[in-house]
Amino acid sequence: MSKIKKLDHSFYQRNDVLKIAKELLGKILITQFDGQITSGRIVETEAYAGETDKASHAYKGRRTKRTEIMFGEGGTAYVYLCYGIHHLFNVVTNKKDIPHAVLIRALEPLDGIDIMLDRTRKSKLDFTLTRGPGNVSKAMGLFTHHSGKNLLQEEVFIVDDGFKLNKKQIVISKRIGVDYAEEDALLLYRFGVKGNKFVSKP
DNA sequence: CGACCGATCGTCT
DNA sequence: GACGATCGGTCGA
Repeated sequence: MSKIKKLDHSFYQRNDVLKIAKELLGKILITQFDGQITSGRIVETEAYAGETDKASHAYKGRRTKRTEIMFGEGGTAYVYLCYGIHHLFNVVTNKKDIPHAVLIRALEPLDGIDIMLDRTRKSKLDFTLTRGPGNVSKAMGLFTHHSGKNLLQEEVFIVDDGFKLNKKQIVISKRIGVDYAEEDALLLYRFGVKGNKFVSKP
């Protein structure tokens, strides 16, 4: 049995958002509130490189009430509503005033699968439960009111249980749904676990 | 204050 | 492959 440890500032506040996005693969995202515990292993992520990234909400340093969260210290949650329907969960990284973030796009469910099925109104476990960022947030019970939450606390956090992936198990590609970002839409900022059923297709 | 649109998903053809 | 759902964020007037 490997030792389980919660990721902390020394993980989140590093300067390299691509490295963090890659290293988040294989880690376990846990939520516990309302007496319900759910967890899943992260199998797909995307990096958003802040002020210089046309796909990022913080491009050109745009600060608003919503994006302000990304300008805070690494190690907090950034959750926002997309298309008026889907809540998307991101991990803020880097130091204060550097608005980097990693979008969690897919999980492999571990604990509390019955709770996830209940939240998503599904009857059985299949790859649609936690594939895609909207589904991940729904299954984990994450909403916009969790935005700004500190990931070092007990409600929403990520742990390393010693699970390891080697380079050959990681696929790198361009991000999904960011065609409006022109040349930045081509950046290879998306990371997935090769062959995992919960990773989006393209 | 009004208009436009998005880091998506599920359903239909 | 195409499209509708659905609403807060953002920006311009």
